[in-house]
Amino acid sequence: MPARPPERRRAVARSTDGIATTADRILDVAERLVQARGYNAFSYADIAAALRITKSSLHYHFASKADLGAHLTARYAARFLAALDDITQASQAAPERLRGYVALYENTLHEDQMSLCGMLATEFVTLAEPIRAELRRFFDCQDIWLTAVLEAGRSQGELRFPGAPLEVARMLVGSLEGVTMLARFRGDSDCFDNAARHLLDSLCVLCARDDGA
Amino acid sequence: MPARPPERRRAVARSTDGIATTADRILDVAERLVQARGYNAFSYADIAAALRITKSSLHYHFASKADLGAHLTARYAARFLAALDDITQASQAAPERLRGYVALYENTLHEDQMSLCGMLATEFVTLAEPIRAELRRFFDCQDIWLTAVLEAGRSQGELRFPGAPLEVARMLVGSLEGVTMLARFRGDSDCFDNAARHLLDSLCVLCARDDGA
DNA sequence: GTCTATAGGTGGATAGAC
DNA sequence: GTCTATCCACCTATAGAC
Repeated sequence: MPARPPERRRAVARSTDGIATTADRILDVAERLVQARGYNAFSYADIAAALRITKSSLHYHFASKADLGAHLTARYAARFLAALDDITQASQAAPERLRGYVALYENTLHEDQMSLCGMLATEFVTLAEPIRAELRRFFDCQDIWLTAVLEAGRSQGELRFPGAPLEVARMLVGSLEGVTMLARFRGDSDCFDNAARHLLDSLCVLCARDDGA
Repeated sequence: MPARPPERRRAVARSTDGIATTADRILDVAERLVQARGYNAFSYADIAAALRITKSSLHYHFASKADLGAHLTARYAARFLAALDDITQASQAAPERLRGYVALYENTLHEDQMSLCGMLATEFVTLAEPIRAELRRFFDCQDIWLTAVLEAGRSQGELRFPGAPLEVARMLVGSLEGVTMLARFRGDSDCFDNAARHLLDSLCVLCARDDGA
């Protein structure tokens, strides 16, 4: 595999390095390509070139591009859910858990990449059904996890917001996806940080909510 | 052109119907295709089929796909900016202007479509430079208009938020793009309405900001 | 302005040898 | 598991007739 940076610690890391199977290495490359260019803008040829094998060999591991896409999404979702578990373990307070959640998005902002599932959701209309199904599961899980955090936080008095926790959860997911996408577009990760801070501050009881002006 | 619905009144309408040039009709079709499937997932063949002319004829009007994309983006941006002007004329109060702004996004949510520039920003890495340039101009204008509205609203005491207006403006743009995208993915425009309401309520002084539960 | 015809390239995918 | 060779559909784009 062409020299990859020393794999800086990521909250949502890729396959455990060192003893990765070929299938995993294929998914690693595909993941980067999809996060940068989108599912419709990468090809088997791109992966083959990166791994220095032939396109035919790829078909041995993943019969079709849709098959590859579905596995890719499932692996990403599993990793993401594991990271959510880590957050749940690591912190009790809702505001801290939300900050951990935001950090997962921030970590995708490297080298022209954006969130995998945000990218795929944008291309949703063009995707094969197996990929769509994995995507739905991913976002359903986000809803569930965030809703629980928001609900607990509000009843603990740590968070303050009107309306149903599910609505706020979906607002957060959508907002973070969009803000990540635009921060990449602008090439300015500060603008992600600022936006995320504003979003969280509007929910947290103890955070600064006074006017600047 | 294949029978299109009676062109319901849109805040950001397409070319004035009835006496549309061929170039405009091409852009109309391309616009719908890009908003539904993305720039990388539509072809000259799609447009040709929809307009029942040949692919070659398209090249007479737009030499290349990148050329078409740039014109498309510029036309969309011009229309969007005109709509912003309308909002400025129609309402003085910042909260109402913001609601008008949100409505522009909501209006794109028809038939599997999302915001044109949101879609293109997602595909940014793969776009030709002329299209990129138009995109940057579009989002720069959003920043300017929103920043002015936010700044005025805060100094009038209608809005309350901490930090720089530009930061909040960018948070709003990103959030609305993302929320639009996910509402389309979920096929549920209510989830756009709810999210947008939460976003605006967190800025407005007079809006409900008390806890439910 | 629109057409036919065609070029040159790339897409995903398969058969079959090693 | 990986290769070579090949298929066919589709892509953007051009030349030149009408």
